[in-house]
Amino acid sequence: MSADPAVRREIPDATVARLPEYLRSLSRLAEQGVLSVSSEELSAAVGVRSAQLRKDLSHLGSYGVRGVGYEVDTLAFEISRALGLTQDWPVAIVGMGNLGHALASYSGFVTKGFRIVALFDDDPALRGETVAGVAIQPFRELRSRHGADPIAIGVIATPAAAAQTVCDELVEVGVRSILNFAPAVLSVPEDVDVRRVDLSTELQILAFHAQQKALAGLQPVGAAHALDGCVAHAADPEAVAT
Amino acid sequence: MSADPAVRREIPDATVARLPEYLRSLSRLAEQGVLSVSSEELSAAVGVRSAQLRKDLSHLGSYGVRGVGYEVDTLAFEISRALGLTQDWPVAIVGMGNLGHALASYSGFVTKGFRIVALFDDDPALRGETVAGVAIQPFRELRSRHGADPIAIGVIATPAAAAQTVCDELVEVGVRSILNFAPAVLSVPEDVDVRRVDLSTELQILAFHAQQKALAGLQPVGAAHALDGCVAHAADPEAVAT
DNA sequence: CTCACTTTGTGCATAGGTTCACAAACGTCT
DNA sequence: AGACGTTTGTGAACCTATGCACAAAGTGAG
Ligand SMILES: NC(=O)c1ccc[n+]([C@@H]2O[C@H](COP(=O)([O-])OP(=O)(O)OC[C@H]3O[C@@H](n4cnc5c(N)ncnc54)[C@H](O)[C@@H]3O)[C@@H](O)[C@H]2O)c1
Ligand SMILES: NC(=O)c1ccc[n+]([C@@H]2O[C@H](COP(=O)([O-])OP(=O)(O)OC[C@H]3O[C@@H](n4cnc5c(N)ncnc54)[C@H](O)[C@@H]3O)[C@@H](O)[C@H]2O)c1
Repeated sequence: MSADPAVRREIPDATVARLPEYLRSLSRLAEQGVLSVSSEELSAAVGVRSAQLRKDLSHLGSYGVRGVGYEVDTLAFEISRALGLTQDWPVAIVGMGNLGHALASYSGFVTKGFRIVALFDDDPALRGETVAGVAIQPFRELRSRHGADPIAIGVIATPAAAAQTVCDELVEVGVRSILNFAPAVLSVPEDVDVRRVDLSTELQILAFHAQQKALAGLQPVGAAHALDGCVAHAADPEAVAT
Repeated sequence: MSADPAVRREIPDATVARLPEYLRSLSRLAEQGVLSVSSEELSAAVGVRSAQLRKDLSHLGSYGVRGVGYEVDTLAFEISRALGLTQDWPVAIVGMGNLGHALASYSGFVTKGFRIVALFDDDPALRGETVAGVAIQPFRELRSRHGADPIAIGVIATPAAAAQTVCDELVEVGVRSILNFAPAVLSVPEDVDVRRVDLSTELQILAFHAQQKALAGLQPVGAAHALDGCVAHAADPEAVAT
């Protein structure tokens, strides 16, 4: 079984979470006309250790050349392929309030194979409105819309109170991947993948660290450097010369 | 030092990331008039194992009662205190485009001690506009505004090209905590805490898992359980059209 | 061809996180 | 008071992730 040569390697979650970063940096480099990059350079650009980058990439296969580095185009393609970005992902957004509008009009998605195919909102006031070329529909249209152009990823941007209901209906029509912006824990069958983005959580984590720093600063626990010079950029010791 | 009763224990990052979830569930329970909760109940509500919840809480101290559970109010307060939410955190948002507007008008922040004190945008078209009672100012006003009411947390919602510059200026006036929505890696002094939220990354992670599921579904590699009775509703077979 | 130099890919050690399983602590009932 | 069922808090095992260090594999010069 596992002796299959072309076996789907287990790519660790932590690695998967970093691949988009690598891909972004590679795209940037490609735009600049850079043809080849070493793990040292690329890792510096994304802010990780070079060993980590190499280990991450090793999970995809051997696409580097020893003594040389990685060909930018090749590596970008291989990461895209591993992430599944070489195919098309029809996305639907449910809840076209402030956040939904921002998401729908954001062009950053489209560049990576994500295509917004439907926008849903039950507010009659939004009926007929078009955002980025897609009309807003009542949520009950989900079934018919889904039949026409199956939705692969559902984005929930409704208030928390509606999130579980919306989620259930998305799951019912076959959506297996959900990105949830509502501050609610969604209950789904185990074959459905839910990721939650919560800005409030992020702020709270920042607050925690800020408080820790403040407390450390009051104690003479070696906070001598807390007031250091200033804005000297955190040039890592290994910041590579150009 | 370590004999200090109120010693600042090291709270693991993974735990800190979950504390806001616990707090949210506790707040919900408090609203419902629930006075006491067991680790089993609370963990079920947030979707983690009970042992994990207990271990997480043990880092804050012993606030449970054996054989009984946790008093909702007490636990909520202790988590709030650990996260630093018992104090006030002045927040500034830079970049009042689609996303900035959504963030500024979002009421979820305010409830937890976060107070939006300034909104910045260099676009003359936005001059004078007010969102949620706060006027949008040109970014160069940062210094004066900061002096009046020091900013603890800066939120960057500008295009990626402007993110580093904005970040530098925030750091220069003393902001030590930054939440970055722009798809850019920020370089900062090591005493500055940057968290990045990237919707595109989240979608890409979802796409990866969706692809893995699709591939596993095609191979009989022990996918027998994939058809378990979870989803009673036969979804369209994953359309893997090109 | 050989040597010197560069950079990848990876084995291994360390660190961090999760889960299990159970003794200790508590309330309650008799 | 003592026995009993419940739930916490935590040691220990297990799993995952990170960082180090180096052999292997390549390039290019002479
Ligand atoms: N705005 C932000 O910056 C922000 C930040 C963090 C989290 N959030 C969360 O994101 C979600 C959306 O935020 P928002 O600011 O856009 O809220 P909003 O109130 O502006 O928009 C919510 C939209 O959902 C629609 N809706 C409600 N129930 C629906 C249903 N059953 N089916 C379809 N549409 C429905 C409403 O008509 C409304 O247009 C909320 O859960 C909020 O907590 C928002
Ligand atoms: N809208 C989304 O859903 C979304 C999703 C993911 C990421 N993002 C990222 O968030 C950021 C903002 O997104 P958006 O959709 O709001 O973009 P936007 O173009 O609508 O808004 C950007 C705003 O920043 C302002 N700005 C530019 N340079 C500035 C400077 N130096 N100082 C102050 N203000 C400045 C502009 O005037 C504009 O109002 C972008 O980096 C985008 O990639 C947005």
